Amino acid sequence: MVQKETDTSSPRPRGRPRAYDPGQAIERAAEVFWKAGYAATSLDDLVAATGMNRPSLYAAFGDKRALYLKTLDHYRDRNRALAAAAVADDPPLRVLMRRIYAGALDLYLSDPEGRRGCYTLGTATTVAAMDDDVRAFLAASFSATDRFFAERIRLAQARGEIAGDADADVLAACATATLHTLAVRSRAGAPRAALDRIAEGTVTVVCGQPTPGAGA
Amino acid sequence: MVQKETDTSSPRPRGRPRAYDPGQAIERAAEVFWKAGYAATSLDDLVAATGMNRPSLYAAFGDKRALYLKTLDHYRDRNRALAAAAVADDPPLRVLMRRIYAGALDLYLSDPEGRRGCYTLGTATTVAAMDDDVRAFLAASFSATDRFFAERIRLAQARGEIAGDADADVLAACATATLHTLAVRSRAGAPRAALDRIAEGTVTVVCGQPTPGAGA
DNA sequence: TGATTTTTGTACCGTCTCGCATGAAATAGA
DNA sequence: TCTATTTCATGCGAGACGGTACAAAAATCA
Repeated sequence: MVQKETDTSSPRPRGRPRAYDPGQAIERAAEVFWKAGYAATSLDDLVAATGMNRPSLYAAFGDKRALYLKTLDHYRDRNRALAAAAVADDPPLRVLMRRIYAGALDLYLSDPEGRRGCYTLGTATTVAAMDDDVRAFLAASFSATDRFFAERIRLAQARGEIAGDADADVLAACATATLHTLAVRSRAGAPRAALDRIAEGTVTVVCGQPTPGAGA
Repeated sequence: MVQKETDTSSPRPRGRPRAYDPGQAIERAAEVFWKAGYAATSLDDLVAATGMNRPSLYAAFGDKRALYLKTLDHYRDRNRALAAAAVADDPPLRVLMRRIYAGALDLYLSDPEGRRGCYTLGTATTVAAMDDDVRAFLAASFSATDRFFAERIRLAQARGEIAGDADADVLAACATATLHTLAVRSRAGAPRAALDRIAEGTVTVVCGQPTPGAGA
């Protein structure tokens, strides 16, 4: 009764309980891939980062590549959730874009040394040339970002927030391109102020000059 | 007297002549880095690709990292030359941007399987997180591209080619961002037609709608 | 308490990796 | 022809790598 909530999540499996949290292990593993890249990360690095031992890691996630694919899925889901949260209150396009870029930069610079960059672009871009699944993941990720922006831009055009004569797909590609340039520039060590300027510049290009007197 | 031209380039060193061409070796090495990335490329891969043997490779270029840095310099010089050629006849901004993007895509897709991407972004972005020199190289490369575009955009504004009220640095960042998105999208396998559309979209955003009746 | 099941921890195997040691080959000078 | 110099070519040894076998440990069920 005290642990009624565990009934749905864990029906108490028979054997010895695992000493690690799978979700946390994936995040720890991603941390290592994020810094060193996929190829330069050894299994020993992953073992040290997750605190698991080698056979547990293998039993839980498969080999190194399978674990890497899981980390990609993990961050894709995380980004989807962020995007969903950003549109939850149906904000104007200008507000939405600022949220997306600010949220992305928060993540890209969330490092004591502040040059993390985007996990997917920072690691998967290199792997994509030799790995069909990673390449397909990348392509799907880009396409989803394009569609997300295009939908919101079309909505803003229909609402009269922004001019309706521009090609929404072109503007969406610009918005995605800015996300990409922020991703690689942050990994190259660019300071936040410069990246904020780039983001705001794209907001202006897509949405037009903000009306200075307006409140929001 | 017959070989007066060799006096400057090669004073005929004493020993056995080298059996490889250093410039070609660097290009062959870059080819391998391009496909597999820096970390996943072994010395044996480089030996096989260059046709050199291991000690010769060490004597000529140093270790793997030193050779990689040389390939980065090589493609930076190559891109500088391309940019210089693109502005040699002082074209209008719209023509210049189309040349830059088309030339970039020619390179990014110059592969039988057509998903090479940009050499620098495809390999150095991953390495940058752990290697200060590579990170500095990346930052310098981005900055040079920004300055190149900004200068030409300011020139176009001064000439009245494009509207003069927009911030040239913002437009330059958009132009660079498009180069970055083309780089990663081509590596993700995007078809040329889609990439051409993105490039032309940015040209339109920066330069305005082309006058349909005008010739060039 | 004893049997069963799952995970943990250690230790190991074959392979690949880097960097170098050693000697042969090819050229210029004498 | 003989010596000096530079590069080539083969091969080697110490270590890291990815992946796995095996037994002890910790839990549930009976």
